[in-house]
Amino acid sequence: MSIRHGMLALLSWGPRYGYQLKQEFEASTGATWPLNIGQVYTTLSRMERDGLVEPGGADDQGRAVYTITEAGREELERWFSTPVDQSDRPRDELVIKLAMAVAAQDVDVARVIVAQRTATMRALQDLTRAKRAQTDGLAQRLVLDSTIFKAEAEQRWLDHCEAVLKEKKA
Amino acid sequence: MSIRHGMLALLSWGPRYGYQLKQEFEASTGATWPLNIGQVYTTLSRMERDGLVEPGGADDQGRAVYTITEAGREELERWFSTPVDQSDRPRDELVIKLAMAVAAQDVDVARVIVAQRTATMRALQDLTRAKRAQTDGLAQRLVLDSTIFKAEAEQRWLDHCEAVLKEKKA
DNA sequence: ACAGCCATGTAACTTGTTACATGATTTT
DNA sequence: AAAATCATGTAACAAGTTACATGGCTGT
Repeated sequence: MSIRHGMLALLSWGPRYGYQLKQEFEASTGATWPLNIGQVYTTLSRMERDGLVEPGGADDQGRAVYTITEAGREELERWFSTPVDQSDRPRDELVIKLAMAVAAQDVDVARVIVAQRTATMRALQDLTRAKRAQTDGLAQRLVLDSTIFKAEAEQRWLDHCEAVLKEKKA
Repeated sequence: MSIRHGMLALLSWGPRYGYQLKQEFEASTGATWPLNIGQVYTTLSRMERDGLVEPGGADDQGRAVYTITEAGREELERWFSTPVDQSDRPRDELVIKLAMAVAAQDVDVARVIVAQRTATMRALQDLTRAKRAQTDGLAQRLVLDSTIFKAEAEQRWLDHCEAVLKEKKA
């Protein structure tokens, strides 16, 4: 429910129209997570259905603006004050893949690890380059840093897996 | 598509029935990602629809087994040999939350960070305890380690955010 | 004229998820 | 006898995602 809440947060500053939400969402998270414009409208409809936002007619240039409701503000406040729990994080595809490769004996685990590490390393290089070229605001910077931290953690974990597997084989 | 492929991997060892897939999936990933039994059957139906598996009648105890098809094996091989790309990772709710909190001026970012750090720290303690008590196999061990690595990275990132924000305010 | 951005929206689809219904077998 | 586990499945829904249709406005 990240997109719902993200859009709700943007709407809490004041009325917004669909296209604007897309732009502001992407501006806040950098180019990291593009947001399909179609999804903005479907999400707005669903939030309206759930009483979190209200259509506020058209602005001076005829654009269809939405306003956050009181229930929407409560939901948003709840979102900000409740930490993300371990249990509601999405399943990690890479981890499942490696677990399955290890469990099955006939899959070449080392090959999977090497392939992934190459890809992650390349991603890390791109990220570092993006980091150097960065001119934008605080939010975008922290989002990019998060991606870097995660990629580094993944590298460390892959190294760890390799070491554990080598040790077990001996 | 982690569950699909995970189940496909299990089916590549030989025919399996639904309940068995649930058990083996949970055994491989430890207690980390429980798999709802209902989902096993819906996923099996969808995989059958997509030609990845075939119903293989009933086994000697009358259980409805499924068999992987040639297309299924190809799909699985592609899964193992293709690294997980940066772009197809799910959006991180915490990162979006913090980005939105930073972008909006009226949200107390520091409070959000502190709340999350407390929760993550507690999770980390539970994980360390689970790690000590661990008796099971290689796959489960690596899955648990991954969770720990990620939680640690999150803590570091939260510290980093706090530092950057403090520095900016000065 | 044409490309590209601004702007709105709908239809159809995907995975993942849960609630429910049903019954057999096993353990306590 | 009761509780737990084994076992299968369906119905309904959620969020996210994409493809498509439509049109105005702007810059080259």
